[in-house]
Amino acid sequence: MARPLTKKTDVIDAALALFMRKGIKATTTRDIALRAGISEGTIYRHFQSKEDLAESIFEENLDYFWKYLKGYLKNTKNTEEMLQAFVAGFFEFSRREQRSYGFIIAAHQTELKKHSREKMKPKEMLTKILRLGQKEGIFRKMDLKLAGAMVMGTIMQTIFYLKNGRIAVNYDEVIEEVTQTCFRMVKK
Amino acid sequence: MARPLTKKTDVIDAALALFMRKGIKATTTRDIALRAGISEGTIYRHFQSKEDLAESIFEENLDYFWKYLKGYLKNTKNTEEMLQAFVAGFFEFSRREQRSYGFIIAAHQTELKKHSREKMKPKEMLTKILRLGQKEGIFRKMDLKLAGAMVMGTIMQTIFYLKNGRIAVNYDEVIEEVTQTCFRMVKK
DNA sequence: TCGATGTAAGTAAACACTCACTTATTATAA
DNA sequence: TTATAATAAGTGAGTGTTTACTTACATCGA
Repeated sequence: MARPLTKKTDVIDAALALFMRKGIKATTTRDIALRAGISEGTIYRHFQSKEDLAESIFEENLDYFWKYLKGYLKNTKNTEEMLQAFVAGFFEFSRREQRSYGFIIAAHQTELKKHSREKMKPKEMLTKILRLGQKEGIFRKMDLKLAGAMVMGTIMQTIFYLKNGRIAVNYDEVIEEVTQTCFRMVKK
Repeated sequence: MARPLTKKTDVIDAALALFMRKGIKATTTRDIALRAGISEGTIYRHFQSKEDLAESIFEENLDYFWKYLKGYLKNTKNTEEMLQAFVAGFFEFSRREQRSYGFIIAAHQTELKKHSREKMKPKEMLTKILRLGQKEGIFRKMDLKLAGAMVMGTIMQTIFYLKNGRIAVNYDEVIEEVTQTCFRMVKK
């Protein structure tokens, strides 16, 4: 082998920060190079194109998010604990990994549609929890995709407002309130 | 005076369709001119810049949406009817005016942040409904912004899934189910 | 020394926007 | 009823700049 990769992580870090703030299309390779303190050419040593870089970062972060959520659900013993952990995990990740979360959401909703659609594993995880609750008879019967959409929307929009709209409530209280509300939505 | 404006609406129509599909940044003036069947110069007869065009279209459509929602709430007689009409109005507008709705949401969330933040009147309308319900004692006490965020998320995410994820339920049933779920979220 | 990492100075294409000009419409005055 | 003048609408071939990406070469570590 030869020289180790020292600048690759710099590229990724700079790109992630810029992609989240300005979006992929509005971020230029020059921006990335400037912020990372490297030359534009270095980007192309490690990635085939700007699009490739964006996709790579997206998958890496989605994977990280996915593992984070799985960790939260590891020690749950029943359906209620699972839903509770799902909500808490979502909120905690969005708070601890702001850039990662922000990029995943923005890229998913707008810029990387084709590649992100089928890969949103957290969505499937929620569906499984809801299906389980319905089988056990603690959640009311309703279309699983519809229920999932509503619960997901409740969580994500609250996080969006927390960041932008300044909800004047303690953070932990918000998680508690959202969790309770999600139960109200799906319980019998 | 002189020649009447015949191409201005063509510009707006083409731009709206493209902005919604590809985003403002990714839509070029050449794209717009081609789709509208006019020359690029014509765009600048009516708008100072591409950004100006986007903002103009955004405000026009947000205004349209706002009037549409107000119309839905006109004949409501109590808080429950108001919330019901709010949900129904949101869904109906998103179905009937797909391009308009799609552009408003996309631009609001990503590309026209500064200008759209304080102008989201529908959000304020929902807050008023929730506040009224709390005063009357039919909705439980909770932070209004938080409650608004959750209800809004439920509605918007469902519409998003309806368009992209194919929820296998009848459209009217979805509205009914979402309305009922929103009540569950905020009722005592 | 060999192959991978990094760089600076490119390049062609795409970009938003301009400008000198033509065309269509109408108000007005002969 | 015309002819004319005034003017906004529309055009398309530019403009300079920015863009993603390339390439020739230097450097470093195994």
